[in-house]
Amino acid sequence: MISANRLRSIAFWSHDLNEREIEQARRGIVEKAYPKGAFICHRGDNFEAWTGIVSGLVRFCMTSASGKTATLAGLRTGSWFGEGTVLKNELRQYDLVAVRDSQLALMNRATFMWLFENSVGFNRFLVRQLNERLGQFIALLEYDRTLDATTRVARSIAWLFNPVLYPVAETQIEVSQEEIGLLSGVSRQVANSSLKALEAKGLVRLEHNGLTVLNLDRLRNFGE
DNA sequence: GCATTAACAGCCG
DNA sequence: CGGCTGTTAATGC
Repeated sequence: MISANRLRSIAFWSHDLNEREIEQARRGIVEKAYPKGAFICHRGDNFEAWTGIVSGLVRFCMTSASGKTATLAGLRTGSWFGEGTVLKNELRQYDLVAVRDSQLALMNRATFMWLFENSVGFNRFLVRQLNERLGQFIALLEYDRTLDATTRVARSIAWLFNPVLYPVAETQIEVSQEEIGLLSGVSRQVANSSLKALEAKGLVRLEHNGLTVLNLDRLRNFGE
């Protein structure tokens, strides 16, 4: 269980909830720390919590039978995920790995379902989020075949600043070039040269263990 | 050719 | 010192 204030600060969707709904939500959430490299869940797990990232960075990926992993998305502080699995009450279809030390908020399924049945504000949030994710995965379809490394890096960064998924007017993120590589599906060296190419075009500013987005629109549409 | 791994020096916190 | 960055060399698809 967490306090109402804590809920407000870690879950932007709670701003659309009424008093009674906030009370239910905060009682159904616990926080848990995951060290760098830890699996939050594996494909096939019955991990039934709806999950929010309080701090850290999580990679959402799939591992093929041959052992190769494909990153589907990077999830940063402020994102909530797993609603598809919780709604359908099924096993996880993917792996979740903490890219670095991360603090997560776990909402139990009963609480999630109560909000789903009772809260208009919560449902509005869910529809918006599902719709945005759908766009994200449709965009992934062209990814592997048609996009060069720099374009993939550009779009991976753009997703980390998606205004619907992360409704905070923030332009800076603490992330190493190695982590960008993991999220983009390229090596650290390629991530490095791609990032420098994006910096030369004035789309981002590189910092030590971090970067600032200077032009989100051009990043999102990079390569078109 | 392009991307990846390996390796290393330099830099930053 | 430990982790991150910028580069180069060797290797693989």
